[in-house]
Amino acid sequence: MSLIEELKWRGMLQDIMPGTAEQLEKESTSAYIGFDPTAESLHIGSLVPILLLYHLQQAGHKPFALVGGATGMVGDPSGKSEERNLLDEATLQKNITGVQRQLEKYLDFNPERSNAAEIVNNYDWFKGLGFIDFLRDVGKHITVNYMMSKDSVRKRIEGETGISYTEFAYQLMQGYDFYWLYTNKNCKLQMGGSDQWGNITTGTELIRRKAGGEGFAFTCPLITKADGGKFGKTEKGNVWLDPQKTTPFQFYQFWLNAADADAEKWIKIFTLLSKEEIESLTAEHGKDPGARVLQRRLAECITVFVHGQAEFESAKQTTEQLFGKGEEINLKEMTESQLLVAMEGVPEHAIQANQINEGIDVISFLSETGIFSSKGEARKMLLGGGISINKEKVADPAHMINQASLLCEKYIVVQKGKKNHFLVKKAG
RNA sequence: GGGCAGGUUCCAGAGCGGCCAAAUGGGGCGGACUGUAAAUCCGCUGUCUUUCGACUUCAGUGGUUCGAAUCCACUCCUGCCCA
Repeated sequence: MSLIEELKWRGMLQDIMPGTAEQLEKESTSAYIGFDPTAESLHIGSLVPILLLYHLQQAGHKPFALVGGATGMVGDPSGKSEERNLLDEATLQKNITGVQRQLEKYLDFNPERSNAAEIVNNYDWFKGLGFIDFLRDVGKHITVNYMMSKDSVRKRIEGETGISYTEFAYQLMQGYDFYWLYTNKNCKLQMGGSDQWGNITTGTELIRRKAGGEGFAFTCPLITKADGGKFGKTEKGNVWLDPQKTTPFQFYQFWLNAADADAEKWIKIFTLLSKEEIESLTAEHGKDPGARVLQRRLAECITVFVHGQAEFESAKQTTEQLFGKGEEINLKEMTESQLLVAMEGVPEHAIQANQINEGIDVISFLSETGIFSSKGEARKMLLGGGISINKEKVADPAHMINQASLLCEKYIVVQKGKKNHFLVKKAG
């Protein structure tokens, strides 16, 4: 299977510019994807472009990861229905370093390799480019008519919020990136999410008009969820790649909770498993969906890819402890080290020792530990039947927490809803 | 710069002097059912609080009124049309 055929099979190909497949067949090609430094860490949405670069490198091509130090200062209107606030420079700088550090984990940068990955920051070529030069050298080649016909722009013009000149000009910057990489790094291909198509074609257009060359491109579909929700969001917000922001356990849980319809699509996109293996897993899953073989395998592969084997093992173990059948787990009989291993990755909270010694009602306990921000909220949840202490449901607001509630004399496992666990530790 | 239409709680969108913490829908959260799924059903959804109640919200400021999201004035912001 050629790279393009494989990507097509995996459902990672949306639009492709004519000649792209041929170019990739013909020679080792340099290609890039841009990453916006909108946050300090990448989240799982960025895994798709990362995997595209990964596949590309595997196929013998040279991947460039572009960090948008300059474009991040402007803001991409694609897929956004409203004008956004500009990031301040300190935040941006922090984000750039954060994103860069993560990208380095997933691609092979070994300089021995002829197709070693490279990271570039478009701030490097924009910082020296003056406004007048930009208008004369870049703007002159593209008509406003052309820019206005882009989906991202048209939607905003037809919509209610309008678009600022700043965001309107964004596509020229991204177009210039491609042009710059084309002339300076011999980079002939740009990839991205399908929402980037408009920006990408501005780039190939610039290359054609300004350098008389030919740029290629393809995009991958945006990841969707069967129920129409936003991909990569949980009740706690984004699922990040940074283990500090989303623990490997929570990360593993996210994938394990994939809906059947999604798991089937996602396993092709997010894992490197072969076609045969995926087909057999899918068949197996079809026979007994309840066993969730797809979800398990998906969660395993992706957690190993992002966090490594060891983190995956402990996430899996925690999962078994927290979601296993009640009779099989007896929290009370666990030793401290067993308990800590079982709770790896579960958020921890603290409670003052004297409050436990004197005894405290559940409601106060839940708000004191910070699991809930107020007593009212804790009460509401408790009365709704959403609270368990040490795996036992508590519905009585007068229930007392005291010495007898402690596991190994210092821990309490609190469960909020079905899936949110907290480990409360007695301080001191 | 001129004309017009607007700015309501997470979103969309009602309300147009007291019965408004504000309809309805969506989303979110919780529960039941299940497979830690989907579909369905039930509850919650401004903040704090033991039901009571208290406090802060309807772009901003000031006013009219016993009483304003609702009326008036000015300001700011957005969209459309004209220049």
